[in-house]
Parts: sequence; structure tokens; C-alpha cells
Amino acid sequence: MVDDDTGAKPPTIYDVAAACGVAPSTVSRAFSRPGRVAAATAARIHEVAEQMGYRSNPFAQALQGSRTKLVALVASDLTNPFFFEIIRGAERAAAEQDYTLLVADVNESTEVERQALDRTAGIVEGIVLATSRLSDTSIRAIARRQPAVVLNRVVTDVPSVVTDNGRGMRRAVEHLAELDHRTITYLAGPEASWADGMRWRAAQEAGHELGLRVRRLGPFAPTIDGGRAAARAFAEARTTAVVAYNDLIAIGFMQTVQSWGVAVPGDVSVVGFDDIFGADFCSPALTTVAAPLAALGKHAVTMLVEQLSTVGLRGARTVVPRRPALLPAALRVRESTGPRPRRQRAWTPTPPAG
Amino acid sequence: MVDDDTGAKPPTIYDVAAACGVAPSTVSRAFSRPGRVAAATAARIHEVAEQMGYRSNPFAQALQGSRTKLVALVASDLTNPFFFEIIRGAERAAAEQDYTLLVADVNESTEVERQALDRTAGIVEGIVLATSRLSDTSIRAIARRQPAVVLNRVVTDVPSVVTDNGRGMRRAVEHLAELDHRTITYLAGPEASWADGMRWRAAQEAGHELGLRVRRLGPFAPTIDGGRAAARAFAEARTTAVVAYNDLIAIGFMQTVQSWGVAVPGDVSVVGFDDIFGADFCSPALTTVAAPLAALGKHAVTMLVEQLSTVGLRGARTVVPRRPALLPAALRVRESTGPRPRRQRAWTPTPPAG
DNA sequence: TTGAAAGCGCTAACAA
DNA sequence: TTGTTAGCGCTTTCAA
Repeated sequence: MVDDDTGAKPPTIYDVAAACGVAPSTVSRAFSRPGRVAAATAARIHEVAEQMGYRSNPFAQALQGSRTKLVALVASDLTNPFFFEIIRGAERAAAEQDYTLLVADVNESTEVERQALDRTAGIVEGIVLATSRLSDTSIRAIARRQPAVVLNRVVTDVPSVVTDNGRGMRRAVEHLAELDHRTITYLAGPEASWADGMRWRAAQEAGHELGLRVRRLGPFAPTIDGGRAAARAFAEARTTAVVAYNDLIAIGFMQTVQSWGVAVPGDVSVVGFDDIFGADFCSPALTTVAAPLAALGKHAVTMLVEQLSTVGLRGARTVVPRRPALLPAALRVRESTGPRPRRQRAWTPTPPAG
Repeated sequence: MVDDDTGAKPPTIYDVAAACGVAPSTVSRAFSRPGRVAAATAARIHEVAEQMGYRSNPFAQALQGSRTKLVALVASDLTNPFFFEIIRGAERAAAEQDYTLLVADVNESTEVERQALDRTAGIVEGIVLATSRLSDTSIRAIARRQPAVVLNRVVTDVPSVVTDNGRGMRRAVEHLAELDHRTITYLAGPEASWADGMRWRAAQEAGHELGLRVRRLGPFAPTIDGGRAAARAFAEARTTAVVAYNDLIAIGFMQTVQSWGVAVPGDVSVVGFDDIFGADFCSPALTTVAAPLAALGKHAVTMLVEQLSTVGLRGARTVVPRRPALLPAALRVRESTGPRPRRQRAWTPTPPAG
């Protein structure tokens, strides 16, 4: 009984070999080491393989130690436009180095993140953890098993790439100071967020140095809805200027106070953070600290691939953690900031008539 | 010479077995079939494995026929907010069915798309092709090798999930007709786009039935920049209403004509398509045909997983192509549409002073 | 240039 | 309950 096309199983090199009347190893060579097979034989093999619909089994190949040329980027929530340019940059860098980038959205769930990591870890050659919700310890454990880079967060002993939040925030506060604002409110992001800590601290420091009072409101979800909540909280304790943890909060905040008849920047100036998609076409266009999004992604993947070229696939651990790569942020002044109003207009957090 | 921790290679079941003084198969069982091993033995094995840092090799497991529980979604350009909700929906559906979704951004490049598919195909159990740039033939070839679903496009003999563009466009034209517009311009998307063909045809049909003239301008890139180009073309041949291939074009168009001093919707009404992130906070908020984004993603993954549960991992081909799943679109009326102006104001495509 | 044979790490019979 | 023995599909020596 010949095991020809008995089942629906895909053909293997054995099937191809049989059909060609050559040894399996020859078929293998015809694909992986074309030079080491007679031209005529190789041609025949390729042809037969083609029309049998032969596809090499990547698992069997990987078992032999061949590389998958895959790297993964695990993102906490792809729905957040913050990731757009990061992924774009990462994708570009990967493609340039002949890697394929696989992105996993873990939907802000530690559970799903673990799962994704488990299923993916052994398959990809390296991992970028972007805004991971995992504990530092878990992240270190992952990095111990395989090359990894953290993005937008600093974890001791793991290579990381972050925005220079300090400088960025400093620029924002300077800008507001120049517009003569005296007190600013920081609309905080999630407490678990590493970036939030950095930004809040930087705001305080900058305020201190420039003689501004800096208050903190929050935490709020890093979303447009979070911004709406922030607006409600802000109504209780107003200032002439606001710096939000991120653009989404800033946009939600603006939307809401504007719906109450508050003028931006007439009554309150608002500064966002990140310069995500949409920051330029919301109304008014948002002044924001532009994170080097594409550069972050690009840098992370480049660091990762650098390690991969050094070490082998499996059994490779993350290499010599250097100090975090700090990528520069730039203040993008648009229309949501203006001079401190002489006298604050009265307004109430209820929608105006009409 | 004991092959203990001689190299940096990760430990295998053999190492664990040796360290525990049991047979390799027992170690294997301890992990895959816990019930079939004495509790004490299992505990010891797990402990030893844990502290040796043992991780099962997914390739070896897959070679035995175990499932990877991975599905891939290949997107033409993740930077396009169109994909946000799609991915979110897909991710949810995958998680619900205990699958992990891997997203590959192919950056609008057929080359990269091929590459990604090659590297990924054998590893994931099924593939969602979202807005693929591949030819119908290539797609059919892929589907023949492995379960696949096309999203936002119809390919004969391959299961597909699409927006009901016809109904959606119909609603948009009706809306414009009710506002008394007589002639509308369709700002076309990429020629290669399946959706563009559908939308343009539907616009014509609806116009015909409702007694409106419908013109076509384009093709334009499906981006904000494309919208800017559309505005320049529109300046040469104006109408009181415009329907764009997608929201990005609509937003770019609005931005540009507004910078020329044209009022939206005062001078021209604009309708977008898709209801992407940002459509509600651009200025004016965009009236648009909301594609069932999340539902599309969810549906596609669900269809895929359905097939997977039927058939085995490798050697499974895409099953019985049914007719495309048509998901309903809804018109979202916001602020960018209004009644036809009595007389069109004069304007020129140069930025107004000031 | 080609064939034969030995694994890669794991699982699945089949015995013991 | 545990050990033994074959492979999964492929690559890679080592001979021929």
C-alpha cells in the first residue's frame, strides 16, 4: 500500500522524493542548498514539488535550529492610537532587517498577555513589550529566557526604550509659563503607568524651577472617556492651564469643557502628550509634547535584532542591559494653548442651552 | 562526560528526566497528561523543571500535531485607524475561543505581505486577510492550503466578510437628497480597492433612483493627504455635497477647503465612510456611514475558528465557501452635512489672509 | 552529485 | 504507574 495521496495530509519531502525518484535528502537540499544539487535534478524537484503543492513544515525546520525570522511586539491596547506610529516604526525596522513583525494586542488584560506570551515565546526570536502591564519581575523572567526589549517603561536589567518625558514635560511647562500661566493642573493617567510617574514628577520639578504651582488631578483612564471624567473633576478646582497625561485625555477634556461653553484656549489652555493621530485635527488643534513614536518602535526592534544576530535562536537570553535609550520629545505648539486670561470667566459644568 | 549544563542550550525533557531519575516520557506526561502520573512524581518533576528553567519546545510539540492556538490577521496598513476596531473585535473573538490573535502589518507592500504569509502560514492555524493587496488568485491559493477568511473584500471561493456598502451608500445619498442637494461628488479611493468599486457603483445607483447627479473624482490615496489632493481637484469642479471613499479622505478634504475659507457644511456638505476613530472629534464632526468595524473583525475570526474546530491543523484547507457575510452599515449624522446652500459662495483654493 | 542514517525535542503507542 | 520504542518532517553528517 503506497502512501500516495491516501489522506488529505500535506505532502512531505518523502512524497516529493518518491515522485521524483530521488532520496529525501536530495529534495531537502534542492530547497535549502540549491547549489549542491545538479541543476537538472533541482529543476525537476522544484517542478514536482510545486505541482504536488508541497510546503516545507516550519516546525520541522525550526526543530533543526533554523530561524523563524519572526519577532513579536506585545501591545497593551492597539486601539490606542499611541501605538500607530510605534508599530509603523517597528514594522519598518523589522522589514529592513529581514524580520517579520507580529503584533499581539492583549487588550489591557494581564491574563491575555500571559497567554499570548506563552504561545508566542518559543516561536518568535525576540519580543518587544510595549507598555506591558506585567510586573517588573515577570518581565525580567521573560527577558532571562529570550531576547526582549521593553518599550515605554524602564525595567532594571532589561533593555528599554523610552521617551524623554522629563525634557518633554519641561518644555510644556516652559511654554505655559511664557504664556503667563501661574498654576497648572496635571491630569494624571493610570497609577500603574510608569510614564505617568515620570511625567508627574517632571511636571513638579519644572513647576518648581519656573515658579509655577502644579496640581494633580486623577488618576484617569488614558482614554477620551478618561478625559471627560477629568473635565468633571476639573470643574471643582479650576486653573487656567492643564497638562494631560496623554492626548486622549486632553481631547476628551477639551470636548467636554467646550460643551459647557468654556473656551479653549480662551478660558483654559490645554497641553497633551504624545502627538497621536488626531491631535492635529481635533478642535482646537492640540498643543502637545510629541513623543518620538516611530523612533521608539524602530529603536526597540533594532536593539532586539542586534541581539539576535549575536546569539542563537533558542537558549539565547537577553544581553547586557545598557541604560535605557532615551529618545527626545518635542513640543508641538498648536491652537489649544494661549495667554492666561485676565479674569476667569464664570462657567458651570452643565451644557449651555441651545 | 555528563551533558548537564555544559552549553547555554535550554534544558529538554531529557535533562529534566535525568535530574529526576525518571524516563523522559514520564516528564512529558507530567506536563501534558498530569493525571497519568503519580502525584508525588509529578510534583517532583514540576519542581525540578521549574528550577532548571525548563520550557517545552513548541516546535517539537507542533511537529507531533499539537495545535498552536494561533491565528493571524494580516492588515495592509495598521496606521489606518480603520483597523482599530476591527482588530479589537477580532482580538476579542479570538480570546473568547481561546485563540491568540497575531497581527501583521504589511505596510501596503505586496512584497512584505508575501513574506509575512510565508513565514507565518505554517505556524498559525488560520489567517484573516484584511484588505489584502494580493490578487484574487493568490488569495485563493492561500485558502487552498489553509483555512482563511477575507475581510472587506469578496473573493470567489473564499469565505469573506464585508460591510454592506450598498445599503450604507444608499443611506448617505438619501440623507443628502433630503437636504435638497442635487449633485454630489464621489471622492474615489484607490482603484485596486474592492470597496471603492462597490461604493462608487452604489452611489451611482442610489443617485439614479433618487434623481441626483453623481460625479466621480479620483482616485485618491485613502489617507488624509489623499483628501487634500481631493480638495484641490474639487476646486476645479464644485458641487454642494461630497461623499468620500473613507473618513480619512473626508477629513483631509474638510481641513483643506476650510483653510480656503470654505464653510462646512455651509458651502459644502461632506459625508465620510467607516466612522473611524477621530470622525467624531474632527471639526466639524463628520457625518459618516459607520462600518460595523468591530463586528467585521469578530465575525471573521469566528468563521475562521469555526473551521478550525472541524478540521485538523495541517493539511486543512479552507472549507465550503458560503456567500459573503454582509454586515450592516449605519448612517451617523453629525455636523458636516447641512442643507444645500441657496447660492454657492465664491471661493478660491488659496488660503485666506490672516 | 547523491544516498543512507542519525538525530532535533517531543508524544504516543505498547509493554512491563 | 512507569519505561521502552517509534516516529513527526526536516537537516546534516558521512559515505559512496
